[in-house]
Amino acid sequence: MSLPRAKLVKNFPGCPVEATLSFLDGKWKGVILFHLMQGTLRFNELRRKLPAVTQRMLTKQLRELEESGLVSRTVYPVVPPRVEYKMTPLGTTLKPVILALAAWGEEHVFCSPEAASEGFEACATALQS
Amino acid sequence: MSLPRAKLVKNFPGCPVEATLSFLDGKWKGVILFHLMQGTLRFNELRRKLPAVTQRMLTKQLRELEESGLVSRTVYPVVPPRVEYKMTPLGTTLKPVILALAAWGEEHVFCSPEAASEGFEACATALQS
DNA sequence: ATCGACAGTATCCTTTTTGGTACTACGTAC
DNA sequence: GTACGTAGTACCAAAAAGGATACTGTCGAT
Repeated sequence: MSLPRAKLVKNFPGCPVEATLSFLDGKWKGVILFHLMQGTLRFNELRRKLPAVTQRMLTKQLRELEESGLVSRTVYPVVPPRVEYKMTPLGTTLKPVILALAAWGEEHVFCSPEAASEGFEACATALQS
Repeated sequence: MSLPRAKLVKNFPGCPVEATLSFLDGKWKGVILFHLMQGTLRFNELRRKLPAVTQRMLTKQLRELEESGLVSRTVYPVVPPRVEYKMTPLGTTLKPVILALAAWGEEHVFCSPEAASEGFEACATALQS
């Protein structure tokens, strides 16, 4: 049973915790969802909010979120391209979970000053709500 | 309280959501915490609760949980060995988070029986609400 | 004529994570 | 004297995840 985590839910009998985590698994999904929780965003808007993620990674994470039904992707056939990412109704049901995660992080996780001065504050500032 | 600061400084992407997720990252941490939430467990008790995890993986995940301060490991110098795993005070502060994860999983994640019997492929599906 | 914004792909490479199997030591029970 | 339960290690291989860089095409502005 060497399958990616996202497909392994059956391996956790009676454990919905891992089931939920499998939807959030991926280096940037948590932040992405947090930002989308606050409103629809275009691809590059999201990119600017996550300066450390590469284009390739952002695309990949978004596609996975789309595939799992948490985020919708709407392409407007215009030039230049316009693509909007938005939480689906299912995605919004995750809000309490994300808020719980954020609350715990804020209370128990401390960010070193070095990390903050190295360009990560863009993520941190958007997290107030 | 022992703060997992060293680890955080290295891995903290700058977002409290991701920060919290980084503590839960690892294929089995969610389930492990879920079980330990219900009480202290010995190594092999935990193993029996997670039939699919190998000894090596279980050890590894437990050591990581210990290192991040969520779980404590107590060795009793007896023969045969007796090692007890237990949530730390910091670990118990995660309870609301774990419960939120569990609640969402129970409400939105389903595993189709056919897929389950065929193997483990893609049996996790989220239902639109 | 060239540049940048837009939303990505394609290709290659490195790192991290996970899995499989075998092995340890000690004591007790059969 | 052989197996079982305890709590792990050590070693090797496979798989998955993540990163770096370069490239696409159209348009509007400079």
